[in-house]
Amino acid sequence: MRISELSSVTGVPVPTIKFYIRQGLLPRGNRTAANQAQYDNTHVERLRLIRSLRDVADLPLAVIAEVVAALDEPEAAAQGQAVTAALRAVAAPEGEISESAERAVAELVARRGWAVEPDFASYRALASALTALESYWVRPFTEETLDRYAEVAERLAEFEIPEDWDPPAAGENAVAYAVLGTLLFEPIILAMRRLAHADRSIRLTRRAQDGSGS
Amino acid sequence: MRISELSSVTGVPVPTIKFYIRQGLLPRGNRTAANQAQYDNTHVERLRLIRSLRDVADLPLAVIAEVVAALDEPEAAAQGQAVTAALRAVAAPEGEISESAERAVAELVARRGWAVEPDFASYRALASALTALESYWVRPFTEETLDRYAEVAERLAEFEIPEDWDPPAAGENAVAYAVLGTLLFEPIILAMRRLAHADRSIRLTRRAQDGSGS
DNA sequence: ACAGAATGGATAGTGGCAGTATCCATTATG
DNA sequence: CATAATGGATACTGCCACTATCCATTCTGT
Repeated sequence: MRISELSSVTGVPVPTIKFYIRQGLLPRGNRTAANQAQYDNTHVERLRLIRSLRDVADLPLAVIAEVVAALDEPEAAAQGQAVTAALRAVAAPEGEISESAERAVAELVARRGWAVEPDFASYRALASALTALESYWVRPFTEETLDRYAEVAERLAEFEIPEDWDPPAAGENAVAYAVLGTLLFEPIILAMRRLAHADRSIRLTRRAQDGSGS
Repeated sequence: MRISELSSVTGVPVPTIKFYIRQGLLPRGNRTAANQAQYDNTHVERLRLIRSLRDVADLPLAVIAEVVAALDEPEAAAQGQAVTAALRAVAAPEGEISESAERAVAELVARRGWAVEPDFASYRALASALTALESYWVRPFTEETLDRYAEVAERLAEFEIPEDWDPPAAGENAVAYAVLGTLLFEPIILAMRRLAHADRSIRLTRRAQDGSGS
């Protein structure tokens, strides 16, 4: 397949495909002549991956570049770790971490018995999210609050990663799916939470009005 | 207080404060002379709100402008609706909505008995998140899957909006808190989910290795 | 009283990001 | 064999969120 077909199949404009190649997001086609190159299904899939990370997960191209670089690691060992590597790139620290947030996360992880190391990216992501919250949210959040969120997170993990889940050691597709599964469902979770918030506040408001109103 | 004090109190540079005023994010100070104006606590709080929406919720300034415009609505009735208005501005539709996603959301809302209208912003946000997922996630998601997410969302709403919650009709602060409460905790939920994912995949991988390995 | 800094306000410039546009020397195609 | 498409490189664009500069006041310290 040549570039125009790759473009029409994926819906990505030709100049953008060229741009992605320049940026190292997409491997070059297989050169057959000075101005001819063959693209195949791996290019189609890679392009879809790039677009979904960009459109749904809203990742900057630089981060997507790191993610696909992790997928391209040829080491078999690295393959097993590619999900982690990819998500490490996604969950950038992106800010300071306060003493108290650090401690809160450490204690939480200990309480829940989570098998994650403090140098894990999401670990620090959580700490920095808590740090940000501290400076903007005056009301303090307690251990109990954190535990409730943790319970919810555990429940999500429970049904999102089934019991018979296969560790993705089987190449790019499996890893890409694992990464996408984590990222693509985020907007859904957030949207549902907002809906549930809306429902509950409408419900409670009505009740308050029924109780006090005419 | 003058602009330099406002700046040092909030940590926002003076030129940026001026810029926010120009953009209509922050009201002008109270002019006392050709080149003197008084700023007060409302400016400090507004500035903090702007920064937290920008830093934590990652909203573009244009959307923040809509949010604070909703907060500034003087109508008493509008005040009660300001949370909704603010969140409407946040949850932009931002893309197509497929037939099937539309239907899935409608059915979900009906099943759960959620008191939200189809023209509610988060309603459409969910539909468009599902639409995006459809084009990137090959495996189909079932009603059952959606229900599980919905249960989690309900659980979140349950403890995030307490039983004795007061509908925020009491001015900017209450409304701002409601909006922030929805937005500021999102990174925490996502980070925890990633941690829980990591824990579970580590756990399941270990078990698989123990079962099959040496 | 007065020099130097700070202020409110306006206009212009910057840097990063994610593409688009143009150009060129080939190569493919009707 | 004329026209279109291709791979590749370089240059340009548009948007966003600031920064920088400028100017005519006004404040502040001595």
